[in-house]
Amino acid sequence: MTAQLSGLPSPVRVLVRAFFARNPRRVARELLGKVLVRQSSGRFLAGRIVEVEAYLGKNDLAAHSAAGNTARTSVIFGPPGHAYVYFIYGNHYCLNVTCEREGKAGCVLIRALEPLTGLEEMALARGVVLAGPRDLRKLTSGPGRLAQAFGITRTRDNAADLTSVKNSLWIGDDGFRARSVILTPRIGITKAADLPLRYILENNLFVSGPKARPTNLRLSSGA
DNA sequence: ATATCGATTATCT
DNA sequence: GATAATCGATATG
Repeated sequence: MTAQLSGLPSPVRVLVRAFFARNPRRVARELLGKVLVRQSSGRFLAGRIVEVEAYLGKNDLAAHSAAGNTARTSVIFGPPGHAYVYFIYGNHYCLNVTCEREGKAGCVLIRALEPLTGLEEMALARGVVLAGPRDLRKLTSGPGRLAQAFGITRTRDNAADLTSVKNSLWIGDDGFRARSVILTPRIGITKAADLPLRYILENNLFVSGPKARPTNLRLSSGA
């Protein structure tokens, strides 16, 4: 299943469930460069994934699934390729994609996008005025920001299947291939804060945070 | 430029 | 009652 999105040079092919049915590190690495699509009322929003974090099912105290299978976290234990959306700090929603086979926890937090299509609508949803090129970073550079730009909420999107183009929110491949990937510790956590599980596209302007954070390892291939 | 802090609520102890 | 996978505003160098 592919879609031709206005404003994009190449057709976008939705990812299949098997893509997500792997460990979170590998899914995280391979999600870099993929395209998040919101299709609502005939309009498209699209953004390229440039920053993600892996949250492991076991031995990861920073993962919500560390608390076990609860009402909140049950989606993480469900089938792969679904959205786990949570509300944080009384203000923001964050989007994760579930990984691993059903019954096994693991997910990837989408932290930043490079906006591709529907920038005006994103700006409207974010309440930002696009006056210059620097303002584009205010759209989707950060997990809370991209959720707001794409209208992602818990009631609307939690547990949604991201492998179906009929589902309004999905993830696809437009042929883009990540050139250089960098691995760093995760952001904004206190537990297991030392693990290098944050993946970013090197030199991408839309990675979250002020300018450049310290980076460790350069990944040539694999996860 | 970086640092600190308040907002605001679901979830868990 | 405390904490949190964040953001934006404000303060300070």
